[in-house]
Amino acid sequence: MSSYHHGHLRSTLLEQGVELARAQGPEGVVLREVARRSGVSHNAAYRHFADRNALLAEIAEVGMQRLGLAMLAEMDQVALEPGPDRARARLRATGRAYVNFALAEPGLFAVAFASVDVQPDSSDLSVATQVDEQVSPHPYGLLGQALDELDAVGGMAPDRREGAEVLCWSAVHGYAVLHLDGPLHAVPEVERSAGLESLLDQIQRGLG
Amino acid sequence: MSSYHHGHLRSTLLEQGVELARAQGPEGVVLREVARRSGVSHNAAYRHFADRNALLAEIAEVGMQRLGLAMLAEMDQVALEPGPDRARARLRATGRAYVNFALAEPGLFAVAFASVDVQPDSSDLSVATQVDEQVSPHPYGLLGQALDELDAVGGMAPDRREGAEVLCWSAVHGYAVLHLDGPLHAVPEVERSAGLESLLDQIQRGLG
DNA sequence: TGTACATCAGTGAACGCGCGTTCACTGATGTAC
DNA sequence: TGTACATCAGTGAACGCGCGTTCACTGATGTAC
Repeated sequence: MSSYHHGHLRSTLLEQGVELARAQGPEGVVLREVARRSGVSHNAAYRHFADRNALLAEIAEVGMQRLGLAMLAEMDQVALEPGPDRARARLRATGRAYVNFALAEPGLFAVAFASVDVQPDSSDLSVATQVDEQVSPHPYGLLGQALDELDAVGGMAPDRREGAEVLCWSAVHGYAVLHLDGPLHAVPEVERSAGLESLLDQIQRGLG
Repeated sequence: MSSYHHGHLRSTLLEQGVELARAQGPEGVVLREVARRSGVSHNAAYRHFADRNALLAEIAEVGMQRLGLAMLAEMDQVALEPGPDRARARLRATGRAYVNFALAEPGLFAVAFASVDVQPDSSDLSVATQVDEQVSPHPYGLLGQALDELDAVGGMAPDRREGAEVLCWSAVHGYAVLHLDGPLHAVPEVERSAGLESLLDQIQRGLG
């Protein structure tokens, strides 16, 4: 056992925290268990995170990053020529990826949106963000980008650009949440995907 | 103290549970506290509810009922002549009331949507539902009704009637949740209401 | 090159917490005769 | 009308749980001289 001076304990703790979040959601992120899985005594974590909330907040950030990456990947899947069709397809891609991510990674998604109320004493956090791999696209930013593209090619009514993020986001977020936790959690996947495409249609008509 | 044979302990417990839910959400519904507030020892509750989850499930039902009543009240506010305008206004009313209820009663809203996973041993539940005041409108039913009206007066594309509930519901639910828990919780009320009306516009365009 | 020492990153024991649930009980109520 | 008794609706004590957090500590590391 090279238990002393682990060397990368911080990142290990974060990793294990992420795994716990993936498997069991916010409740599952138990400080003692994170330490256990990292092969370290339960209070070693306090060397690296102020408290449980601070760890949770960083896990949330990882969740957001992964969500952003999933959206980006789906957007990049679109192979159409530049123009309204392409812009529309890329906007749809953001929404589709969002919902699919939520359903594929319910625990991480829940942590990402569980408002943790971090105190802004977080010089910690900003460091972590820097250290992380190259700038990763925030979901909200990607949505804005997709909407900008659509607007630029005349794919939407120009006076509807403002606030469009929130409208799209609400629809897609609600759809995800209702199927995740909520009353629609038993809807079979086929119907769910079909419903999702209808939802994306509706959003498009709402904008156009 | 006529502590023995309370006579209406069950309904008192439920009431207190609802109050706790309103004030503190699902976490706040602590069996021992419910009993305390009902002036009864903490295990008396087990005479009336199988366990904490069973109580929570009934509180959720009360939450749904109140949500339905709020929607109904807002719908009945619409004083227009029968026709497409009235149907549209009544549909908007369901959405507006939904979001406003969620923000006015966050705790109860959260409990109502926290899937409690009740075992279906619930002869209990069905009784409770009967005992309750006159048949109260379920939110989903009201939404369906509003959509039917709109469809009947030609206010929407007929091939979009199917599945329209889920589309409207998602948008409005997402809007509520993002402002409740989520990243938009700091948005000031004025903006929130304005955004809500935009959202309702968008839904309408999506259907029409 | 060696050494003294500050600092850092771990350890293990302990505390306090309040909960949900179960147990064996007891007092009140209603009913059959 | 009285009485015996089953049933019901409470009581109080106890259990087990695992957590987050704090405390005083110790071994490893790096650096100044």
